[in-house]
Amino acid sequence: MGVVPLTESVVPDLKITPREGGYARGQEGLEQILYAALTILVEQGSKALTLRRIASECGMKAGNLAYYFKSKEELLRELLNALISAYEEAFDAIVHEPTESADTRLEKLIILILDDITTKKTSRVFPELWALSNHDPFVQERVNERYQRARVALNELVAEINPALPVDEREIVALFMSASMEGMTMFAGYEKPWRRQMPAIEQLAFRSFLHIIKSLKPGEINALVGD
Amino acid sequence: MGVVPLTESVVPDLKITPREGGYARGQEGLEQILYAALTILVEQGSKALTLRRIASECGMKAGNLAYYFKSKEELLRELLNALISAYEEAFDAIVHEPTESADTRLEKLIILILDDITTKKTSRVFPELWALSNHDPFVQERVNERYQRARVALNELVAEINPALPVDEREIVALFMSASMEGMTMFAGYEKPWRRQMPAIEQLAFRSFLHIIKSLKPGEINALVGD
DNA sequence: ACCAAATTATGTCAAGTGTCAAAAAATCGG
DNA sequence: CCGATTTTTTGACACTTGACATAATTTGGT
Repeated sequence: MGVVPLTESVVPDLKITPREGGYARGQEGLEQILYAALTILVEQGSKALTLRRIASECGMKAGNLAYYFKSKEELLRELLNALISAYEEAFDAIVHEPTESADTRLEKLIILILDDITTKKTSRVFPELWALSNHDPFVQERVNERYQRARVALNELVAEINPALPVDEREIVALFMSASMEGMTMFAGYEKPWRRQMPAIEQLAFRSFLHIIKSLKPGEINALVGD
Repeated sequence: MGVVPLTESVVPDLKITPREGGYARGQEGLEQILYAALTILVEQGSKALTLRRIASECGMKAGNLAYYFKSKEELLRELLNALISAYEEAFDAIVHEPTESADTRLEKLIILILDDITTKKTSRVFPELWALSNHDPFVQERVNERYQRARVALNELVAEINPALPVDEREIVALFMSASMEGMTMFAGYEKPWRRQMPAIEQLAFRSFLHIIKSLKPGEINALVGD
């Protein structure tokens, strides 16, 4: 009954904050529940994410989940927290690698993000979160946090590669890059038709993004839109 | 009780195939149900999409839906069909506009797609469909059809702008453009934080895509990936 | 081995779900 | 306005869901 990792990635599946007090079994049970919930979400989607199925997935009875979480909503919050927290350190490491050139670090970051997208977990979970975030402010906030982190990382590299670019234009470029990559989820994600072309897409993205960053003159974006 | 359109767009909300026989009220009831289902999906998400709520939304009783659709699944299928069919003619008109240059038609197509993304309907419904498509082959097939149509249109323009590019490389470029634009949904869609920057994003996308298409040498993509 | 605390199982509750059959009402050509 | 057809309502069904109280079991230090 060992926990089988859903993915092979730089980004861990969940980063669960340990709880204070209690027996060892308590912490174990908590993690089992959250991993079980993640598994259901990935394998069967949010419609199948019921307390009874989560319990059954980790060999418990439904009533026991009430001991760990006072409501289903709280369980889902903890799951989402653990899911998003897992991205915390992933990006910074690449951006601040001191030996590599800015271009190379950008390429590595692009590959990290796009490879993460091809994992089963990311490919399945994030579309669910995008849908949920339209009607749930908490989900919206957490998902936003994940993308803000990615944009900060991209932004730093843009600033290094083209220091002349003003902040607001750097931010739009970073947004454009991030959104472009996220869009690949539905087409080149796990078990999607274009998945095998992902290496080519990664190179195309790197080339394309690098050209935007380098070729953009300060004030040019605002000029294009007639500001 | 008039039907209020959810969006102001070139793409109609639903394209409902009329049914044979019956009274006028029958056709009317059918359309009311499908628009009610769309409204619920947009306003409250797929979890709230129950037969009783759909019925209540269009002033019917739940039992009556069984007269129009023998199951909930069939209702959702018809909704999805009507939703995807609405994109049928939208793209071709722009691509085959004879008076404009290929560059201009590409720009117009990009703007059409990205403007559609900023509508409430598209911004809310497609993330739901992306999530559902991971576990429902029918949804997957229909959504795929929508994007295939977009890629065909983009592909034709790429071929006009850079005829030297072989087919398989054109297809990857078209995929890259389409996926990039879809990714904007979560960031610059309806009521999303970057929505007001959409005009700038559109210009950035046009400039960026045009440069890829024009600068790409035949065989270059495959060379990049080490083929 | 004992025992207080922590964990798990059991059973039940009200509310909501999709489906269906049969009664009631509305439609529209003759 | 008749009357066959179409549309709508009503009421019930078997089932699932989240929540909860309570009993049974397990844990780990003494």
